[in-house]
Amino acid sequence: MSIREIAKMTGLSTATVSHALNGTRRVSQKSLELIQKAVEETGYKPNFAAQMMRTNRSNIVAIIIPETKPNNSTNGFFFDVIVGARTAFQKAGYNTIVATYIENDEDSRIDKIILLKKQLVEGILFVPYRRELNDVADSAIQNTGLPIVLVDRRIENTDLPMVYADNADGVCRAVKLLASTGHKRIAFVSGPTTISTSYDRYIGYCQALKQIGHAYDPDLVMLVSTYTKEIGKECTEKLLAQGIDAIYFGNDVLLMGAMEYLQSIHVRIPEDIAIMGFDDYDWMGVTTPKISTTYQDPWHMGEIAAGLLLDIIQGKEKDDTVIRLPCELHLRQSHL
Amino acid sequence: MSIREIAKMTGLSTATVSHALNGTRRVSQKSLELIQKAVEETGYKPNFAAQMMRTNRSNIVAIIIPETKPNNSTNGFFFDVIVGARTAFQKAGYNTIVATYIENDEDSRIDKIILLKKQLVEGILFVPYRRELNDVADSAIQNTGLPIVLVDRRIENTDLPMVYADNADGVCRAVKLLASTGHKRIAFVSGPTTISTSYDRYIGYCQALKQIGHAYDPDLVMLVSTYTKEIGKECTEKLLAQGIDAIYFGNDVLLMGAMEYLQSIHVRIPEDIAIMGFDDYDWMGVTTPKISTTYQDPWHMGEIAAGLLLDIIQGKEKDDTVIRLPCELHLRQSHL
DNA sequence: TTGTATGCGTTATCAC
DNA sequence: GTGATAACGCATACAA
Repeated sequence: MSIREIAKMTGLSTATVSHALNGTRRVSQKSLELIQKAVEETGYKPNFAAQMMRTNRSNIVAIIIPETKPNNSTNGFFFDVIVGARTAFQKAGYNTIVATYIENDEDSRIDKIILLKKQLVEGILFVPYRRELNDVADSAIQNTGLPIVLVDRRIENTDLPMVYADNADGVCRAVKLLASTGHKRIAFVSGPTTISTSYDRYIGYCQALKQIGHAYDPDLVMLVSTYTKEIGKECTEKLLAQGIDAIYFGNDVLLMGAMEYLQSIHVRIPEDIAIMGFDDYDWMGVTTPKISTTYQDPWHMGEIAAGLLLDIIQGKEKDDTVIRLPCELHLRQSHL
Repeated sequence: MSIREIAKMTGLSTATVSHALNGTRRVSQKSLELIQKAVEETGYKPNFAAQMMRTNRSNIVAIIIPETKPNNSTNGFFFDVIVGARTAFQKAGYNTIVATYIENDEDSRIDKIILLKKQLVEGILFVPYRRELNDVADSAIQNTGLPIVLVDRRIENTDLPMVYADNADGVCRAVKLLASTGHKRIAFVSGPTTISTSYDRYIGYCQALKQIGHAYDPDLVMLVSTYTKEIGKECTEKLLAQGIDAIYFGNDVLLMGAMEYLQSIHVRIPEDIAIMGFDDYDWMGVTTPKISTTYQDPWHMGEIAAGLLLDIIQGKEKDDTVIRLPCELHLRQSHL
């Protein structure tokens, strides 16, 4: 069921049919109707592969994100990024392919993503793993030669365009707030500094300490690479021994573990230990007390990043644009 | 940078190069090395569109799911389904395209998903909207002529293959449990019966009542079509006037709204009102009290569905297979 | 307003 | 073990 058959059926040429279908040159009303009828009857669908080969365009972009274990809120965060991006792409007539890689898993390395190698996509939205340029990111970036926009997580020492939240400022303001409500020994529990978001949150914590005149105490800082409740509990256990009165959590699962633990040993929040987190999920309003956090908008981030990628694909924007989105403080009760 | 150039460089024919690259017929060691070197030097990548046109195969499948507002746990659920499916597809050498549609939004109807019309994908994993066969699903299903497997939500009166959780049984057992711990007036708050999962949960509730000899009271049932905390609160407010002592929630956001409200008016859980929910999220262990739920495994569901689709694509499985996955009860404190 | 003819890059058939 | 070449379905330059 090719364009040729439609041509034969209508007694027209393939050129006329093609033009009629794509609206790329004038076609008489009569021919148009003939063609439409034939298409209707045969259920003809243009062959995507042929079109793509001929035009060298696919109208497809890819978004590559890390995947975590099931039931992890990080997945929900990235889903919202995807949906925000996808919405923007669809408005521009682009389709989106979602690919995921497993953090820390060599077997799921980016360069295995076959589609990218095959010139199927016209551009890539990429959430990298490490802050430093490493081989995984390298291969994805250099082997494709495609327009790329980094999302959520930065890579240092590159000219790649990127869109990310101002994690440092968001945490800095939160920690200063904890200090302003009278807390003297503020601990920090978060992810590894190899990931830019975790790194920036750590930097924000340090900046805040400096600005409020607190000394930096390494015993109050725990940077872990696995986000489980159990780890959150263990960190909290150790920190309690340090005589702290507040903890800032750079990850919400660690925060959950801490809350569960504190509740189990009847340490009151925020009276005994104040708590703040990052990101904002519905459940943070259901706990006792409700949790105060630093918020970033994943949907918006995806949308902005998609727009930037589209602009770069279409040559409308420089390919080293950096967009830093502000964070908001969502204040409830746990920080008081 | 085509296969022809590699042929020219090596002094071989395109046939030999193609076969060497695909391992589809014996090639001398010498030629092989020559070709590998040329590929290395030129950075040659096979053209996906050309391959696809020639072979009529893309090794791509699509998964179509509904998207909800940002920060909704439903998104996290479907993400896990995606990841489970994607993992299975990747193992089989297939790539996955993720497409989303907005529930209730005419503008995002399935038939707008261009990729499906263009014979890009070889099969579709589909989470439909309504229980009844309607035009949206219709167009997606009938227009493509592709192998399709329904996931999570059923469509009635079709022979389509599907994979879904036994929502009815999961809820039935939960409600009977609530009765067994002494609750006499058990209310039910969930989604609209137009969606199969909500419908089945409702059926499960009704079955349980019958089995335990409770009368069905329409005043104790609230089926809403919007999942917000506010709605959850409103439902709870009305139900409290009915003198209930337990509520089963078919949706976790509604449950959150209820908990927030009950806490705010100092109604104790579970002493005054027992509560159970559906799905299991980490935060359900952090609230006071911890929440008991009916659990389904989204990752597993995606994996099973992907396997079924692959089997159907490869003709190894009948195209009307139905797989119903059991639910588990995750018991904590809110149901006591 | 329409038609003819070419080539995109690959695979696969047939012949050697 | 290898090569020449047709064909996949489309868009488009050129011609009428």
